[in-house]
Amino acid sequence: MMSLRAKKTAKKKEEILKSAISVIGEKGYHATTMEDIAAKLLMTKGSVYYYFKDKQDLLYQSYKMLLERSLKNITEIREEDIDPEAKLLKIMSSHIDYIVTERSGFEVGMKPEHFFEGSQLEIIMDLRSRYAKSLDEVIIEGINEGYFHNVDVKIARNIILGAMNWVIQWYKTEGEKSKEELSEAIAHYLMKVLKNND
Amino acid sequence: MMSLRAKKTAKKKEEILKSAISVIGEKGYHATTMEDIAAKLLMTKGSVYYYFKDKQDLLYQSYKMLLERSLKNITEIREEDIDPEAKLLKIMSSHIDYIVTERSGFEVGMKPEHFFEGSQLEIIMDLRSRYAKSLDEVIIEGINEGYFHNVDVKIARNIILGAMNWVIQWYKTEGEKSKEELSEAIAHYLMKVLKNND
Amino acid sequence: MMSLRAKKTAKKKEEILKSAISVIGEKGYHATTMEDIAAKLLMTKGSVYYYFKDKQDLLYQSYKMLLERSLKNITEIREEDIDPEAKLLKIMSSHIDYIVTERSGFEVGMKPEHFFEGSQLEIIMDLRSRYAKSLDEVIIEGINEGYFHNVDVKIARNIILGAMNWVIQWYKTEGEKSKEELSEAIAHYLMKVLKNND
Amino acid sequence: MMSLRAKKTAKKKEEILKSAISVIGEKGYHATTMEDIAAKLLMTKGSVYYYFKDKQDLLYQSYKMLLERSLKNITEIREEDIDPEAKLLKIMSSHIDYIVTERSGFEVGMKPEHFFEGSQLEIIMDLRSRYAKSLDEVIIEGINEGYFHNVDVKIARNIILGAMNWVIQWYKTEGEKSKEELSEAIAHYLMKVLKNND
DNA sequence: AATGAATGAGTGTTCATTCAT
DNA sequence: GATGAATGAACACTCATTCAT
Repeated sequence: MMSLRAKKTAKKKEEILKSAISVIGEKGYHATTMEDIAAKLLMTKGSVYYYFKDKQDLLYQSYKMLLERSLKNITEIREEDIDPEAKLLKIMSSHIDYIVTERSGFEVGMKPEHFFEGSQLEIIMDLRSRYAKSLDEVIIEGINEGYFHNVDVKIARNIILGAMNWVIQWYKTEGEKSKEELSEAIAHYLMKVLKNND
Repeated sequence: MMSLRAKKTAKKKEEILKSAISVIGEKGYHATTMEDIAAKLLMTKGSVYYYFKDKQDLLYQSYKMLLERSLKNITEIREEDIDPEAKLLKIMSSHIDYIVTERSGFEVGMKPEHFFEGSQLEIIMDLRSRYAKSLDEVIIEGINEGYFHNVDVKIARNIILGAMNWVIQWYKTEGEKSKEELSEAIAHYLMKVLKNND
Repeated sequence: MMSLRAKKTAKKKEEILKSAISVIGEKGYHATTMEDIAAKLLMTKGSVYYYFKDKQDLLYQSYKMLLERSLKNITEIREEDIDPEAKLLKIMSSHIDYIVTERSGFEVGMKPEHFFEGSQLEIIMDLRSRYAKSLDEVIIEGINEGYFHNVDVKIARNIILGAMNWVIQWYKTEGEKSKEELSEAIAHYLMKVLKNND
Repeated sequence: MMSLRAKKTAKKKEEILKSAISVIGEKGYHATTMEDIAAKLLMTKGSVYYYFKDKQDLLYQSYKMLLERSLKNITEIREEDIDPEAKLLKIMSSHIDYIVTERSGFEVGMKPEHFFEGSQLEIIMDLRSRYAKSLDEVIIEGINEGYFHNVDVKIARNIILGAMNWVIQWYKTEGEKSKEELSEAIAHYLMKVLKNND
């Protein structure tokens, strides 16, 4: 079991990772300084180095945590006892919700090869494909159970991902629609990609 | 009329802008050095400064050129004597084609406010909204002429844009599908967002 | 009260300011590099930036310190219980002494508007006029108490300042006269400007 | 005799020197760019290099011309058939007049060794001492002919030079006194240094 | 664990200088 | 003679990283 000390350390690490995700998501990796990340937690950058080897390590662990959470989230939804369409709706809602709430647009997501290499890159790519695979499986279940039409799953999935990740670009907090309404509306239209026949 | 010299200068400027678009699109603004941009053209960075005030100016003019080209492209397509659906298909094709060919994913596109301010930001935002408006108008024409269903234009347009801009993320050159096949397939599915009724 | 750490920092800052005054005074602002200033203290320029925002800030604080010291010096002399003529002599002596010892000829002094702006310029100009005013008051006291003739104070003061600041130009360390003899001689002649009638 | 071409060249050279004197006098040597000097004459900096080897050469010839003019001026005044006191007055007037009109404060004058070396430095120093000597001789004549008191000539001369060169620092164009009044007033007080006995 | 201080590699930018036309 | 263009050396400044305390 984890000692009290270890727990405290783990908690601190997580705090830092959250701060990092938020600042890097907002300003971009290169535009974010260690100072920025530390300052947000009222720490000095020296302290951050106690918990993380270097900036790149911080990025890696941040992004990894982000992906793991998404994966956990999608897994939990998939375990729920609802039909594939409802599942997909929930998945999309929470995905959009996260993006809009955190205002986070990870450039890392666009070109992971530019930020990671070796085993780091492998792990990241693995998490991403597991997320993609999960999404795909929900879609396939939907097709098999007659909820969705027989689409090219890869293309459909990427249309859905692209459309969702783009939301940060155009969603305005002061807009006419609430987060929930927006999610619902987007989900509604994206569903069409899957549902109707030609 | 432009003198020979002026023409040469304009040409050089454009070369630099293209180089900048390509490198910045590939590596991101902050990760790109003036050296990178110059080296690609076998120039020294000093020379780049002969044509552009500073790095930010180069980014601004690069992105502006990119947007103006897109705008010109969409305008030309709209003038063609084909139905709205065919227009939209063409627009999507050339958009995806550009992204895939140039492998360009401008982070600038995600958060323009982080890169520009004042009149620069205004001009950029204006170009962007003109592009968006053009897209919207094609969609509206399609609706009015019975090609598309009566959708929320803003949401539909953003789903289309998001899905297209995301392509860079997953398109592999060595993939099974050619650029053309891919464009066509994506366009096909996106069309469903507009065409199918509930 | 100041902590030990804060004291140390303040001390370091002062060291840097002194180094800066000396090098800038010797070589001029533009000809002085941050390296020069740092090297003199066996530091790296990076360290200097830890204490000062930028080169201009360093210049400002240096010059401000210089002026504040002069002001403190003149104020202290004015508080002494000696007659105006003796005061003026002391003021001139220490002024010349400083210039000759530090070999400092601040170009900044010639055209402050070229180096400062806004509130910085205001503060600098304020310190300068307070020094000038102090000098003027000593002269006026001297006039009122019958030591000096009724001269145009502003002109007299500026003749004195000009003559003193010029010393750096012609004083040679190896010269026949010692610093003290020189100060005395100059003071003697400058006094004539104030003392004798036409 | 000079060919027409040579004359034209000489004229252009002089124009450039005047421009250089003016800009360098105003902004300082290091803060002045070749561009600044050329722009003032609607030239390009490339052209300046046709007439002058490099920036340092331009500075040297500029300063030399300045000194030669001063020397010519003082020589002409000395040749006039007026008494030493009148000569000195005229010399001071034209000196102050030049400084105030051109708003020129040559830092070069403060530390010539920082800007010149070798034979250049020698020539500059020679011109300066000839000017100083001329001034001295006027003072000595004045002493011999009973106009001035028996002062330490070197000190007196430097007080006069310092006071005059300082004028640029405090003379305001909008001030109460005209240039002429000012010169006269300063000359009046400086004369006291020479005239009054102890 | 935390931090103030120091460092140095890297990058944007300026500008004197050169040169082909 | 003049100039547009190109160059490279120098310099201000930033920031990830280290380390003594």
